[in-house]
This record gives sequence, C-alpha cells and structure tokens, in this order.
Amino acid sequence: MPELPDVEGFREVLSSCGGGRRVTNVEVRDPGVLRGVTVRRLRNEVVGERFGEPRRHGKWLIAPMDDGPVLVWHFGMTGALVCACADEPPDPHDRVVLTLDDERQLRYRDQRKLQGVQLAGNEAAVGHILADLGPDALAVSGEDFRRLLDGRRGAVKNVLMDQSALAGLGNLLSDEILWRAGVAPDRAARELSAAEVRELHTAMRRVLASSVRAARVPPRRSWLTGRRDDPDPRCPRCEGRLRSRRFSGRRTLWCPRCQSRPPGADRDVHPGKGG
DNA sequence: CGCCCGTCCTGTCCGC
DNA sequence: TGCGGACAGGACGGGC
Repeated sequence: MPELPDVEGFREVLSSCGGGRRVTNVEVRDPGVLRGVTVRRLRNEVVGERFGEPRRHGKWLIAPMDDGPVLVWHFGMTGALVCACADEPPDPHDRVVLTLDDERQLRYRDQRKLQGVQLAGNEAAVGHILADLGPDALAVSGEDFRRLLDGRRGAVKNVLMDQSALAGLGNLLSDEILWRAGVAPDRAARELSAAEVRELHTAMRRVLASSVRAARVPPRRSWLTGRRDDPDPRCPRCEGRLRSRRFSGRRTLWCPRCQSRPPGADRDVHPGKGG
C-alpha cells in the first residue's frame, strides 16, 4: 500500500500522537521487522526518549528523538503506523508497539514484513540510509523534473518508480499520473516533449495533492486506480478497454487511446501494410 | 547503465 | 475440501 501519500499520513499520525511525548515502553512483538538493530538496543536507546518533529522523504518516515537517536521507518507493501489506546487489543500484525507517557501507543503494523524499522544513532547515519534517494516527489520543481527525466534512459514508468531518480511514487501513483498526463508508460523518458513533461509534472502535483489529503491513492471510479480491480478494467475517461503489461515486474494499466503513442509509433499498428 | 529475475514475507484467490 | 501456483500498492542484489 504505502506510497508517498500513505507515509505522509503516517507522519501525521506520528506527529499528532507521539509529538513531544516520552516513550515509556518498547514491545517488539516480532523482531523480524528490525533492520540492523537488536531488540535490546532498540529498547535501550528509545525507552525514556521524547519524540521530536517527524519528517518524511519519499516513502521513508524519519522520527528523531531528543537525545539523538532517530527511528527510520519503511512500510513496504503492507505496513502502517497507527495510534491506539494501550487497552485496545493488539492486531495480529502489530510488530512493534511503542507505549507513550499518556497511555497511548504507536503501533507499527505490517503483514508482510518486507521492510521495517532502523535505528540511526544520529542525523549523519540517517543521511547514509537515505543517501541513494532522489528528490522527494512533492518537492521537485518543474525544472528538476525535466532534468531528472532527461538524465535517464528507459521507459518513463520505470523512471517514475525508481526511488533513486524520484522518491515517493509507487506503482499506483505512477500509473495514475501517466494516465492523467496522457503519456504511455513505455515512452522513453528522455524523448518526451517539453509539453508532455509539463503535463506529467502538473499531473503529479495534482494527483499527489488529492492523495495526500486522503492519505492514500483514492480508489475513485473517476481515477484509473479505481478501476484496477475490475474484471474488465476500462478507462474512466473514454470507457475503452485498458491495456495491461508488466514494468519491472509490476502490473501496469494504461489506456491506449488516451495515452497516445509517440509520433510515428503507430506505424506498425496495421501489420502487413508496411513490410 | 537499464532491465529482468529471484528473494525477502504473508495472505488471498483461482483452478484443478 | 485440499493444494499448488500466481499475485499483491516495495526494495535490493546479482547477472546479463
């Protein structure tokens, strides 16, 4: 699930539930989500600490604590951060539970455990963890966006999903943005026209703004995302049948009519004519 | 470098 | 009803 908008929601949860609160207990219900940190060290370094203001970069959530250690979360496909009262029964997928000094709890819930939580000793260590990420998708300017697409070979869908190029977009957002901009996912990123790049950047900003408000990519019927799970998915704009293909192993949906091919690429649409 | 694949995990759904 | 396999909104490392 979690792409930039979801993680932005988790940041909000952490900020409103944990901001300024002291951690009174750390319960690791499944150490399988700890990355590069032991249960013992996590408890030693975090119990007694107070949360500062959390921030987000791409799909990463960064939670500094007042004495220097920093919790660094990634949510994989199924992770979430939820705020609960201490007397609420735990969910079977609650992997790490932080009890706060007001008897509420921050719970890291994750079915698949594809990612997890790290503990950085200081900000320099955080920088190391996030070193390979591109600029955050919410912060990137039109010019930077153009440069970043120009700097990559390959299909625009792969570039949008590449966290080292641009941080925050996942499979759903990428499809949604490409559809909104009318750009086919297999177009070469560096061969897009200036107008197409502007369309993409505008679509990205709008899709992100709506999604952040909803803390998820909203599954509206008027969005491509709202049609993904249909047995016969159709374009919300023209109701034509959507095409489906894998990009980097991820299912990709697009509308061949609304997401036009580059000039000349429809040359082989009628095989047998050309030779 | 770009791209494909397997792998890390768990749960669900589909076909036999 | 049971079981194997594919697949799910992510990321990483290896190999071509």
